[in-house]
Amino acid sequence: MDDFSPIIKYISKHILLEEEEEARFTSYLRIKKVRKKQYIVQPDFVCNHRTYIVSGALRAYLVDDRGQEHTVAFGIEDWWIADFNSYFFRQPATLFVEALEDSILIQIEYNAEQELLSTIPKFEKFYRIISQNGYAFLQRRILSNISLNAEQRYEDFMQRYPDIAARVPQYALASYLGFSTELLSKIRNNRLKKR
Amino acid sequence: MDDFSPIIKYISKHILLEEEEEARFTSYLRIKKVRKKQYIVQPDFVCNHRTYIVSGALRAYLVDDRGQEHTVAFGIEDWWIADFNSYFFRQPATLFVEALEDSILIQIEYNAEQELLSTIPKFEKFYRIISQNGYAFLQRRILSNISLNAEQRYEDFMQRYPDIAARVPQYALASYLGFSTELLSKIRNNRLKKR
DNA sequence: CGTCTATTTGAATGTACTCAAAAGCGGTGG
DNA sequence: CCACCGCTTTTGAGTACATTCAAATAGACG
Repeated sequence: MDDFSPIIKYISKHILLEEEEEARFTSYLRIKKVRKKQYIVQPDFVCNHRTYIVSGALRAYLVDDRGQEHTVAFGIEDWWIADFNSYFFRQPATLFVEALEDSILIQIEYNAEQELLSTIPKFEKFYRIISQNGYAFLQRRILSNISLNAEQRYEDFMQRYPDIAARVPQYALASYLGFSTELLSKIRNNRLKKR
Repeated sequence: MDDFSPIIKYISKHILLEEEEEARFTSYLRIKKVRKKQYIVQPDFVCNHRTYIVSGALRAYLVDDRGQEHTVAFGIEDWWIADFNSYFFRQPATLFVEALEDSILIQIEYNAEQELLSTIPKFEKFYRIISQNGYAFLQRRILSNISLNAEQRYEDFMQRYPDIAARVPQYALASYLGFSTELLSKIRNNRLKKR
């Protein structure tokens, strides 16, 4: 059973769809279920889908030349995930996007999205809004990156996204915040104050 | 003389405007000239304009509780600048936006932009595209922030934006890259290799 | 030319990383 | 259901990277 209601509900927060538009929209979508540790995006392949998360959790990360992982984004219920540099510009991906839990996803393909945009211009507005929100979100993250030290970034994240922090492995969170997993462990155990 | 041709040219890279639309669009705009060191956005006031840079250079920065400056963004010819968290969400600004050179700007007010979007829906597409591009840009910046050390971030920036690096004060660049101005000075003079 | 601001330089300090080893935990198969 | 294996987290010691502070030098602007 294809249940598109979560994404419809999400979209109606931003634009109002006629029934017919809704039907056309969902015709472009496909449901995808993935299991923990599965990848939906891999380096060198163009990222051809924008992915909405119905349930579960994923992360997007880069592996650098030293083999270090750097988490670019997390995604949980009601978030979108992709290698957007690859998706928007039709370039080979540089990121992995991996399921951290068994997840239910709804995907739209790049070409379908283009068609959607030209047939139902309302979606221009929808994507404008979520892109702007995403932009503002990333700007806040950059600010935290450049203005706070490791412990403050951790505190800040815990405060804003306790739900995410509780669900993702510690090494993934550390690599998102931009420091080593050992340091995160030390921060968590306060082995800092007592010299 | 109000010369809107730069912004029109910029916009036509993304959407095609009828003459009438163009006229209506420019009726929403206003030209603003600022001198070096002038501010166009200040903390605690809502940032009411989206600013296109015809010529000159600006930067957006935060001053933290210790009095340290952290540059969030630079803007030069053909870029946009604002405190977007303030602009989009109608909250008091947290950033300063300051002219680094005498500059010519074209501004649109928030309400005018909303009206523009409803009267000429094409602009939804325009803002969608530039927001997506901005999103992808910030994602690359975050990656560089979390995966590179100070020297590498500097090299990376020099490579991508030599024009900006050449025009902005060193302390501003350092605070953009997320380290101290002293360190940037040392990196520039390679007082690193030779112990 | 003089003043104010920005950059450079060096020494001391602190923050975070690396490496290695131990402990904890979860999933899987016997 | 328990035992084992592999992966994640913890801990500590040593090191590297970056900051802070202070002082000197260089540059910009009126």
